[in-house]
Amino acid sequence: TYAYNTAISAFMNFGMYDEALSIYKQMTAERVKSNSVTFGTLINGACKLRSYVEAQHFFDEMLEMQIDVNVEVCTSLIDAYAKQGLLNEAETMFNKMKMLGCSPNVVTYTTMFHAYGMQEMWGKAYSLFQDMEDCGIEADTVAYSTLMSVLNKCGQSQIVIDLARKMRTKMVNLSEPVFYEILTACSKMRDWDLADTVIKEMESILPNLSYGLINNILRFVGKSANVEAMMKLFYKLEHSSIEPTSETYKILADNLATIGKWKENSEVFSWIDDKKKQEY
RNA sequence: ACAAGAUCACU
Repeated sequence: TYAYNTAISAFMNFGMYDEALSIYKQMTAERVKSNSVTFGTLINGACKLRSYVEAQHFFDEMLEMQIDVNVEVCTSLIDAYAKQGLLNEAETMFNKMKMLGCSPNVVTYTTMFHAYGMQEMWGKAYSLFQDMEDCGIEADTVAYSTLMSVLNKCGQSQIVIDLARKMRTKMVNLSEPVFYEILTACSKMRDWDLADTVIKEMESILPNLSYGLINNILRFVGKSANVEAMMKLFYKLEHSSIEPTSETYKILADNLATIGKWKENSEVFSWIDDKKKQEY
């Protein structure tokens, strides 16, 4: 069994689904017992390759053979349903998993928030979040960022700000995506004072920031007539070890131009020139 | 021996 599982997993890691499947067929032909690791590998692999029908098929087979299912497999399947837009199936799975002897954990709940978000159902997501807390499951930073992203998307930025306060009292780490969502909320609520405070707080994770997200933050902080906050943030970034991209400079220059700060604008262009010279 | 979730970028 170990040997077969290893082989199946190796093929799955290379995205070679057909080969993995034929190993599995050989396994059953030779009457080697498959276990939950075998099916876990097959189902997770199929989900990653977006072969959702196959994943479902393995799951049914797993139930028929009365092999124990685990939380990871259930969560994987819920995510697979959600990504196909099959919210009802996802909900059914979520309810059914308790009957199968595994209870949803924080990852499962997060997957459900995301599922509701895809259908713009922020109310469902938010009330599920409250259910989760009632069950004594603590939200982590991914759970918060997921829920916040749903709420921002549905125009509920005030709740995002409330959640941010809650994260602080519960001492949950504020990760980069969480900062992004909080700042998005500030910008939608036009709460520049709060945005300023949040940007100061971001200093603690500054060395770990990626410019993909930073560029977006600079873009909307600057766009909302808060160019000063944008520049302040940029200066702080300069002192950290991360390299701005050319997109970063473009955003700065554009935002400065919109409010007529031509002097600063041309300064940004001179930075770009300096940078080019350094490269030679 | 296998494992599940968010934001951004790339495609």
